[in-house]
Amino acid sequence: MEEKLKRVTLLDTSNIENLKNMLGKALNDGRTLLIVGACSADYIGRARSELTIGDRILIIKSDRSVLLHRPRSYKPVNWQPSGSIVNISSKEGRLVIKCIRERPRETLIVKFSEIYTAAILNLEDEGVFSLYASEEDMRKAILKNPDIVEEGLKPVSFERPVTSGFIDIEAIDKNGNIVVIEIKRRTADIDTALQLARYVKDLEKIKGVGKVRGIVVAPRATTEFKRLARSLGIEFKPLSPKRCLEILYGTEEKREITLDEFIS
Amino acid sequence: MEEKLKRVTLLDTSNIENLKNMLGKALNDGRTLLIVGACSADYIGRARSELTIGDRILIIKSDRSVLLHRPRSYKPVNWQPSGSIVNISSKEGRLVIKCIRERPRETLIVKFSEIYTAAILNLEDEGVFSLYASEEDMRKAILKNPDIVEEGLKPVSFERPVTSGFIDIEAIDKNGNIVVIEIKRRTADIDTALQLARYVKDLEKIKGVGKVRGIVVAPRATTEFKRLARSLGIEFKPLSPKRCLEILYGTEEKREITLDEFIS
DNA sequence: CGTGCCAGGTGCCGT
DNA sequence: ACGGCACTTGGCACG
Repeated sequence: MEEKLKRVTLLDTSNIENLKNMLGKALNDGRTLLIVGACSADYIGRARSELTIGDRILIIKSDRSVLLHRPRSYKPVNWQPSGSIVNISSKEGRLVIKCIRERPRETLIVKFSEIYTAAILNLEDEGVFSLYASEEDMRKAILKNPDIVEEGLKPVSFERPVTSGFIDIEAIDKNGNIVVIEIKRRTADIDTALQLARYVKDLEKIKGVGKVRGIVVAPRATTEFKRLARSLGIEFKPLSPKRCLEILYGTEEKREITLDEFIS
Repeated sequence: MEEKLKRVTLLDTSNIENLKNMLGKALNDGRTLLIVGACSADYIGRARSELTIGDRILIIKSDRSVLLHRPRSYKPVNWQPSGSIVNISSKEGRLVIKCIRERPRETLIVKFSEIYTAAILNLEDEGVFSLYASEEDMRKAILKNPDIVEEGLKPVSFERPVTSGFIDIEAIDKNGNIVVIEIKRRTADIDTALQLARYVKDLEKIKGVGKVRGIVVAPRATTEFKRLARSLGIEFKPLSPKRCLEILYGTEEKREITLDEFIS
């Protein structure tokens, strides 16, 4: 009973054979493994990489995703996504961890020459993660209040599939023109203009209409976008994700308590 | 002296005030911090996120990058890149870690309600990381042996800047035509064709030549790419990153020992 | 499955 | 700082 409540079990790192067995068993039991030590790593798959010896943190999660972290930088130096086959063995007194991904076929081998700490973690995480102000939120905000794009705009459909992709929002303006809206939560660039131009062309073909309006909605646009947009006859409407949040969830007033926590 | 050699220092988690001080000092000394415990997290910046309570692993690296990992999935649920301002405090007996990024302004707050393990890591990692079979390797291989793209091809320049971006390789074919090569290490798609079409157009304008050839070099291409490429007059040459490695570093024979390790 | 497209993308490099 | 682009990009959604 006491054992069941134990979240962290530190392992004896002096006996590699025993360590190997403990780690393997824990992994089978759905635990997360944490190893800190000196290791080298080799990866072969879509690309190939070599990492010479140094101190790192290896995390093998309960879903068998694998992360090898150096003491610097936000990204892992080597990794394997969830669902990998993880094999823990020992060779010449060294702990060897082999992680294989099936499709695409990729192999990561981490060899520890020294282990400073090894731990079995029994983590329970049923927490809910919510992310706001995505491009989807911007779309919802525009559908809820189309006037933020243009006065008198009436949405007709969203995520409409056409030949070359999906139209974010299709609408009719106050003069009865068909409008294609392309939403970007970041700076609109050349590709944005080209993408929208394709959708406009697709829709003109489908509708058999001479002129379909194309509007890019984004917080900002590059100068290259503006130049290209002009020559393609595409319009631009600035709109920030933050503004969209306000439309979806009310004004900032509602969130003052939360904001205070960040300011304090 | 003994202290200096210690790679991992486990901390007493019963006294939050003391823990806070130890962690803060260690961070100032360039150590990496590792905290396992139950926490909630809030992020506000380019977007906004909330994470309710659950067991997680928090890593604060020596370069002040911050990673909050759930027991599942390859990616951190919340993070902050290197160079963030990290503030460790206590509030109502709970450890609170505030991580601020200046540009763009983003804040991450992690609040621990319970701490299972806290450790200070003194990691030394001077290891060398080498990545092979990147797009750059493909470019090098083509420059070393242009015949793999087309017999008689003579490279003229690489990474040449034009109006709409950078040309991977500019070359002259055996008939004296100007050729623009666009390299992709993954499947060539519509955007690849459009990108190359822009470069071809740019170069035709610069050179004042009627026809510049455009060739996409990639391991594969989508059917949509092939259709668009045909209508744009763009050519496609299949070439795998692996083949490029062989050209750069010799045949597989040389690497047999390394390969054996992966097979075994 | 491939194909397309978003991501708090990140990281590198250039003007 | 903005701009263009690669990345073992990862992730999802849809045909």
